[in-house]
Amino acid sequence: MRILKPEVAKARKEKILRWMVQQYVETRRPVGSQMIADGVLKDVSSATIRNIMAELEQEGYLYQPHTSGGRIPTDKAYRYYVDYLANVQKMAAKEREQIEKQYDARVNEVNNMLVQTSRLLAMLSGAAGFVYTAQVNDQRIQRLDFLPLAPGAMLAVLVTQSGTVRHWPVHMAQVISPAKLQVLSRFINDEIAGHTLAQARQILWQYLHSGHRELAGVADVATQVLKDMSAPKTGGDELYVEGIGRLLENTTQEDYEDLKQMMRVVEERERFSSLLNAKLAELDKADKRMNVSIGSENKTPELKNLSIVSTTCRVGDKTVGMLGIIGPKHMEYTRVMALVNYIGSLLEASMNHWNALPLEDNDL
Amino acid sequence: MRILKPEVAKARKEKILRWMVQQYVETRRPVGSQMIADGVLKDVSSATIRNIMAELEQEGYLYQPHTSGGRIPTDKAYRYYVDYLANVQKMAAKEREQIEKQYDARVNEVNNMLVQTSRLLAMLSGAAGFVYTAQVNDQRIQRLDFLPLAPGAMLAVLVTQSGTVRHWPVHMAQVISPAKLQVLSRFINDEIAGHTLAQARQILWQYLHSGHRELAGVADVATQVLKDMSAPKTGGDELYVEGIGRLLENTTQEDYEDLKQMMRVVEERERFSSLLNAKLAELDKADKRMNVSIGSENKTPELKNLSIVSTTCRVGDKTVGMLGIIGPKHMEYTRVMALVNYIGSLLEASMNHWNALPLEDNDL
DNA sequence: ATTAGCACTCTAAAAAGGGGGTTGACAAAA
DNA sequence: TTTTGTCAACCCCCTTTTTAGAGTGCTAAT
Repeated sequence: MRILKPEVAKARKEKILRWMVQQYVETRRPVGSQMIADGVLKDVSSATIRNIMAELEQEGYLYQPHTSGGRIPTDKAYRYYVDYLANVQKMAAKEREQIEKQYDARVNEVNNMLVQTSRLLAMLSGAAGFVYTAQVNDQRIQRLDFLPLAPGAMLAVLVTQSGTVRHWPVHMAQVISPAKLQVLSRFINDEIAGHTLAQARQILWQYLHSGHRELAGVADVATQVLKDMSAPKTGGDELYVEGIGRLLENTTQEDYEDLKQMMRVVEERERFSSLLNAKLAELDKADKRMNVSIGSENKTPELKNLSIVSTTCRVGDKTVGMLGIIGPKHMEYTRVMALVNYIGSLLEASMNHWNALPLEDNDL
Repeated sequence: MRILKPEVAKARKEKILRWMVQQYVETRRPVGSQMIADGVLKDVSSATIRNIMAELEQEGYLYQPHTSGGRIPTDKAYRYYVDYLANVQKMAAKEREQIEKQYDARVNEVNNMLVQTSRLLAMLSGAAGFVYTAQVNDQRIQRLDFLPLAPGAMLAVLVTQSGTVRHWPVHMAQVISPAKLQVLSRFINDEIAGHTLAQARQILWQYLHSGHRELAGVADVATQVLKDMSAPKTGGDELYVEGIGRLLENTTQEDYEDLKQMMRVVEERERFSSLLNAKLAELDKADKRMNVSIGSENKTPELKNLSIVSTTCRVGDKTVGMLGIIGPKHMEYTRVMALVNYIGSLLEASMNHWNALPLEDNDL
């Protein structure tokens, strides 16, 4: 009678679990003991493996959809896989280079970096890619300018230090002279650059109420601007989701219902936004960057068959957004995690690049 | 033997065709003679109807997927239905009001009118909604301004007369002083407002080469701007598609393949863009507004099971864009056409509103 | 021109039949 | 104590068969 060392037994168990996850992700069919015996544990019989599988089932890592017909990894198994079994895949230098090239091309070629990043994520992962920018309220302002459009209308253009550009029309009852606009613009950019939008509102408000000399002539306009700045549309978050179609490509009809569910969640922007926002806050608090939410780990029940792989994005000391992919629970986690991580670092670098060349006083 | 007047015979034929289209759209099942006899032509026997159906099939309006099992309208039938049989549905005042309210709310609440319009289209039609803006090159400019960002970088902001806002970063080797920027900005807005981007390029170029006095100090910056203005990213078209998920809601698994195909087309933005652009040019040339492309009428073979209902959008005398929905061939054309038409008019009004308050010289 | 009737066709859904792979159990072997 | 061989039982999935139903074309009668 052999006595098996506990470590050896555990290692074998993990080997089986790892292989089952990978196998299931690949084939999308329940995995049976025979298959394991043939595939990865050739020195052990299927009966032994059955015993181990029974244990794993007991512990909640596997379940059988039907009485006889192989077993399927549970969410707990995926979690264990992601946490302990998936050796972090480093991207091949060649692959990195390719991505980098494509990233540069996309971001330079077209104006909206964030949309392009989501598309790239989608393309390379085969799932849907998203980029979420947090409340602009909390981001540092780089500039806020006003362009005259019509006697009673102007266009406010806000640039944050992460390079995000927002613009919104401002309508006023009376005529605004461009001269006034310039005074206001200069004042604002002198006083509030580097502060967050929320802070800027306060500063502006204080100056207004203390009857600041420079602001005297433009008090009416400033008031209106202040009002518009408080509106949710101005300071709100933004969400880009691209490549939902890709999901259809890589799924069979079995996933039809899951997909429907996902679409429902994703297309209800507010819902998905607030979900991401919560996740963002959570990660930020724990000072973590990457996150994988597997199936039922998502609070939203509609996502119980989907997983989200995401990473945060920081500019300076602020977490300004989040990006990642959302796809079927049975995805190639190792590959996708490496991908999200890498593209995240590229985006972050891009955003920080804006920041790297701060305006000097004497430039103004 | 009764002799049937030809008009009566034709009317009956049309009645059958109309009913078949409606019935098929509703049930998605082949329509049989019995069904018609029971449903809409109670005073005639099924045999008679069979004869008429045979004729319609001969003429290419119907076809049988299998030898026995009812008939299905062909694209030709849909076309005939849309052109002659679908009495243009007027939207109920109540419905109009509701849409208008929602439209106002959406457009005011958030910054991007075009995205919101696509979403509204998608929501109300149950299919995917799109808004396409033609080449900005061909649109009249309202303003072009430059905001200083960093010593060697600025943000160009372009506003067209339809209210479209484009912005792109301009990088330069040397430092740009805000003073220079202002000179350039003033010059540009004095000289090129009201012209198209293409014209503006020419004007600026001419001034540059004739050594215009005012431009002397900013020639370097102007050259760079000119270069950037020619880049495709600046003058290109733009496409928003929203609500692809809605399509899944309203389709069964039978349409799975069609949907996949559609997604492929729509997600290849360039492809769909050029398709819409061609359609736009065609409509503009024929001085038409609305268009319905049914199934195989689309040049793209992947769209053979889909229809596009679209309408153009004009600002002043220029056709600046297009909006509509794309969905399964078997859609409620009457309802959708009315919808697209109405939302189109709202969007057009919104865009023209920008235009309605032109800048007076003395305002500047 | 229209209709009733009939034979025929074809599909979609239900029923029936294997085959293959899996499981649990147990006893024997290591 | 752990592993293994073996076997009956299970259940899914695939294929085939059957059945019911609906629709058609044709023809003769009206």
